[in-house]
Amino acid sequence: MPPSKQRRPSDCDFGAVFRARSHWLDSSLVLHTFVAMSLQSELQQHVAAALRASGIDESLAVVTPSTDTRFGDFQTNAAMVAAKALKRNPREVAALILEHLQVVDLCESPTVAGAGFINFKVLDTTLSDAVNAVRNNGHLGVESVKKRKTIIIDFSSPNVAKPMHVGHIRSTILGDSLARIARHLGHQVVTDNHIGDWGTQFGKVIYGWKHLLNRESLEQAPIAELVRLYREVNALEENDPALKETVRLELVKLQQGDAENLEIWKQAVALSWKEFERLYGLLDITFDERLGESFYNDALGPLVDRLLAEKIAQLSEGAVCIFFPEVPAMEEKPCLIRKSDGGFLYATTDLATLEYREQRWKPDAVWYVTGAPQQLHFEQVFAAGRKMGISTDFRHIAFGSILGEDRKMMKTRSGENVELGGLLNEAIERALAVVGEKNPELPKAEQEEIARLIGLGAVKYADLMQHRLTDYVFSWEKMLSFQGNTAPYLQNAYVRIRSIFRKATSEGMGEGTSTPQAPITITDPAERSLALQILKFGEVLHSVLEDQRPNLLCLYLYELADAFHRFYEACPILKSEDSVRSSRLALAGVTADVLKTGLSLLGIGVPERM
RNA sequence: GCAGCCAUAGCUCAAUUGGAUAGAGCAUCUGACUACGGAUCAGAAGGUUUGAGGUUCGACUCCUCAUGGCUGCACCA
Repeated sequence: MPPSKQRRPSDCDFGAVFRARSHWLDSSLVLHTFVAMSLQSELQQHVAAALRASGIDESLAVVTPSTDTRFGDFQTNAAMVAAKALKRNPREVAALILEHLQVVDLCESPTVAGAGFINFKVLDTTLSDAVNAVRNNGHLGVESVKKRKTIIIDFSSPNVAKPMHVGHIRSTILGDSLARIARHLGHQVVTDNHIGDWGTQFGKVIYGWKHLLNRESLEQAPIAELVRLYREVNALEENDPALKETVRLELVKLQQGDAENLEIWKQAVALSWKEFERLYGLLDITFDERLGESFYNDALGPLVDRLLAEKIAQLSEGAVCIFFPEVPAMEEKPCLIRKSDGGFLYATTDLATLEYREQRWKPDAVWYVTGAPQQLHFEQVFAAGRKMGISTDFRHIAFGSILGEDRKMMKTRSGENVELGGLLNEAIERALAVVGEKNPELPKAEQEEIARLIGLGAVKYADLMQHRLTDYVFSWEKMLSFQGNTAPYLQNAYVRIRSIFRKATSEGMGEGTSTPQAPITITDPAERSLALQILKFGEVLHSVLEDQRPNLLCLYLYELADAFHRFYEACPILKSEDSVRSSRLALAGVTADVLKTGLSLLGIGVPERM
């Protein structure tokens, strides 16, 4: 089996990455000062005013949650940053800022600590107001971006006539989550599944189809049969140069538009799509576009000719290349766009795709969610794009590999790629076993639905919760555990809150099942920390998008569930007096809403019971 | 050879413009408890952040060098 032909990207062009980064940081700054609803932003505005009054650059006004509860709720390090630029004593600068800082209506008197940290402890009333506002404003404190961008996200991209396997998981799950989050924040998102439907594998598939096809197998398990054909022809070719040539000619005929071969190709693509769609349906993932490589076939020749004519590309050793003498790291790494035999390459299609997208959507950004090994390829494509006069913010959203328990690339015992379908089924089966054991009295159908949510959620979450660039070790035991930072733990936190509401309803406390609208009053320390965590939701999604890192959202949700459980232990809800009970129920209700919304942005659903 | 990514507790991973005593989970050990779902919570223990320099009031974070692992590098995708 050849290595995965999955699509690719990279961060190796420092120039591009740096520009891209500043681009996004700029927009997030705009955003932070724009969001009036957030308590953190409100503090930030006051700090900005104080900096202005102190004659300090107000762009330094950054307020963050405190690193430790001992230091209060929020902090700004602006004094230390400013002191550095001004070559002054940080604590003196902090004192100067404090003289101009007007926050009495929000917090206790800010204090200067350590090297020049300014700490804020928010008043209980302020906190109560802020949480009530988040609960009431309909979007849980998440403000849309001020500057809406059109973002194309290219992800998943399996290869036709091959099964989707573990190598496709990360791209698929990561891309889908980023798309959901970007949309949630108000961006215009186009998801495009750039499938590999025109590879050289078709020479073998077509030859096999003509000579070795088993119709029955094809109907029962299309992709498996296609793979069998591919492998069998591959094996036959090994010691048979004549056959190898015959197979190559089948490919050439296809490329030249031979009717019979084209028909076989079409059927193979359609059969593959059917199976892909089944998996995407299971995963609850959809695409706006499914423009595979074949879609660009007709554009390749003219594109290469034009690039030659424009002197962007040149002939070299019989091939057409784009050189990058101006980029030292790529001086000797040309991008090939036409082989000496006239054939086109991976990069050719990518450039055609890039151009098509520019014309059709005029995107502000294009994100390629593909593995880290494809760095150089994308660096070349992006650089070529710039030579073509395209200034769009291209990003390679790279990620690491999935490793088996042996810390090597995850494979089956026989050394093959682990198929995605089987893996997802196993996740669901394993979850079903747990649900059946924990809650045997639930109806079978409900158990199965719950198992689906838990099993798929576990697989997705295990992938998303880690920094995307690090390789991660696949472990059923860990991802399906109900303890620790896992999807089941978060789903359980949600379920537990729903359980409280069911009980409240059944005991005539009349709170119903939707988020209660009673006023929330924060007094207890456990309520405080839960409330503060809820308020961070508005910030965290923007952070995720700045660096395309859903693991920050995972971390946030885990800490939210953790804060809820501590609140749950420390603060009786249903046993409390009326006003306290209604306040706590409402606080639990907002927590559930944030958990559900946050998980949905990771592509993970929540059951009502589990 | 050239280039990129990575290196943090026994294990799997975090660490918000460079910030305060580097945090979690698992595993280990102690506790709470006939419970609003214990599918929980509280606590203990566990670190020279691979190594050596440098910049800084301050470095896991930035720079240089070294070591180790992974990956890529002209006609595959």
